[in-house]
Amino acid sequence: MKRALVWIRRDLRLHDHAALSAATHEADEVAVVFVFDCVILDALADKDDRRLTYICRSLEEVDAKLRGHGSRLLVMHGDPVSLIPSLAREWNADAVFANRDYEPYARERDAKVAAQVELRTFKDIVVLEPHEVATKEGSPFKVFTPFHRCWKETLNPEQDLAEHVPNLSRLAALSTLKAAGFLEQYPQEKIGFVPNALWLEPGEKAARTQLKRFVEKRLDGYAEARNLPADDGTSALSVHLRFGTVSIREGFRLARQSIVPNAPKTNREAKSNHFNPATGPEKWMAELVWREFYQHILWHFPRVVEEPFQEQYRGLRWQGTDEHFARWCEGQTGYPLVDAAMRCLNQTGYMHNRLRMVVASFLTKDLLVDYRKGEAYFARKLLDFDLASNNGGWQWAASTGVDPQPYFRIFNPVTQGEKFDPEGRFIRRWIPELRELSASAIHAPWEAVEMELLAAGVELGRTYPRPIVDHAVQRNLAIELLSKK
DNA sequence: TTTTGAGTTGTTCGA
DNA sequence: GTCGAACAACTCAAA
Repeated sequence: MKRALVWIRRDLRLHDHAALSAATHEADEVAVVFVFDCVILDALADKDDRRLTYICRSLEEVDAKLRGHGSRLLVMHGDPVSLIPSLAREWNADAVFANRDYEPYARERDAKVAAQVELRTFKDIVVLEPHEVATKEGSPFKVFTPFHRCWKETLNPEQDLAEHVPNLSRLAALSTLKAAGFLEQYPQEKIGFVPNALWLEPGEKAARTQLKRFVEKRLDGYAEARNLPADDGTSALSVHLRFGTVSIREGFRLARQSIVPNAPKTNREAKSNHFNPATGPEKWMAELVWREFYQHILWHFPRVVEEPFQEQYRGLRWQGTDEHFARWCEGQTGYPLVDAAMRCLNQTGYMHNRLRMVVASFLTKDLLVDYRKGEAYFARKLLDFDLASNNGGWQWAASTGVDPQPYFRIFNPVTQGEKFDPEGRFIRRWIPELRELSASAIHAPWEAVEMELLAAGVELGRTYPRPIVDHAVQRNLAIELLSKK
C-alpha cells in the first residue's frame, strides 16, 4: 500500500495505537487527521466546554510529535462523513485507518464513510470486543459477574494486551500534506468555543505519567482508598481513557505486572505481613472490565441510550419536579454530601465515582426524577463523559439497567457521608458555609443542636438549606414506584 | 427443560 | 456501637 490516512477520534495519542501501528506497517506514507465534528460540537451547550480545551491541547502534543518526524497533524472542521472521503481522494490515500468506536452515532458515521472509501477499523479502545465475550449460548452477558469471569477466561494477554508500536518513519513528509488545514488554523474560537481551565494536564505524556505514578504509588491501596472522595485514591485516568491519551492495554499491562512481582522475596514478605498485594490491582482491573462491560452493552443494546434497559420500567412515570431537579443541579438539596459533590462537578467538570453513585441515587430514588435528566446533566458537565459508562452508571443507580435490584440500590446520603467522608473534609472543601461544623454534625446539620449551629454560623433555611425531602419517606416511595409491575 | 445459585459498590432493624 | 439477618422476588447463566 502506498498511502494511508489515519483518522484519530477518541484515541488522541501516538503510542500503542492499533490503527496507526497497522497503517505505518502496511503503507509507505501515512498521514494523521483529526476532524472537529460539527455534528458533535453543535450539540454542546456550553461555549466554554472544557472538553474542547482538553482535545485541542492533546492535539497540540500529537502535532508536535508528528513534527518531530517531519510530518504534521491534519485538522478539519465539519462533517467527517463528507470530509474524510474527500480528503482521502485528494491525498490519493488507498485506505483510511481508524480505531473502532462502539457508540450508535459513531457506528452510523463510520458506516457512511465506509460506503465511500476503504475504511479499515481496529480494536483499540477495549481489550475484548463485544463479539469476543459471550455466554455459552452465544448471547451477550447481562450480568457483570459472569461477564467478568468469561472476560478473564477469554483474555489472551500476549495477543490482546500486546503493544501496537507504530513505525513513525513512515509518516508523510510535510511537503505532501497540502490537502487540509493544520491545528493553528482552528483555534477554539473559530470552532465556536473559548478556552477554559483544566484541573489536569492533557495529552499522552501526562496521561502515561499519571498511569505510572498511580500503579507505583496507589494501586496496592486502591481497594480501600478509591472510595474516599477527600483523598486521591482513584486512578484519575477517566479523562485520559475517554479521549484515548492513554492505552487501555498499557493500563492492564502495568496492573498485571504489579500483581506478579519479579522478586519472590517481596512476595513472601508480603504474605507474612498478611498483606495481599493482589487486591488493589485486581480491583482496579475489575473497574476497567466494567468499562468494557458497558461498552458491550451499548453495542448490543443501543436502545439503552433512549430508554430503560428493563422493559418493565419503560413506561415508568417519574414524579420528581423541575424545582427539585434544579436544586440537585445547583447543590442546594440540604444533604451536604450530595451538595458538595454537585458543586464540585459544576466547578471542575469532575466527580469522584463514589459520589456519582450517591448523587444518582439521590436524584432518582430521593427526588424521583427521571434518570435521563441526571444522565444528560452529567453528559454536559463531565470532562470524562463517556456515553457507555455514563448510561450504564445511571441505569444502574436508577435500577432500570442490567442487573436491577431496587431494594439494594438506594443510598442513604447521610450514612454514605459518615462512611466515606468520616471527617467531613470533602464536604468542607465544597460547602464553605458548613466549614465550622464538627464531623459529627456536618453530615446531617438539621439534627445538630442549636448551640453548635449557632457557633458554626449556620442558620438552616438561610445560610444553608434544610433538606428538601425526607430520605426515609422518599425511600419508601421509590421502592413502591419500582416494585409496581 | 428444569433446577440451582447468584446478583459491585446498601440499608434497616432488632438483638 | 456492633452484628447478622431481612429486605422481595426476578432474571440471568450454567449445570
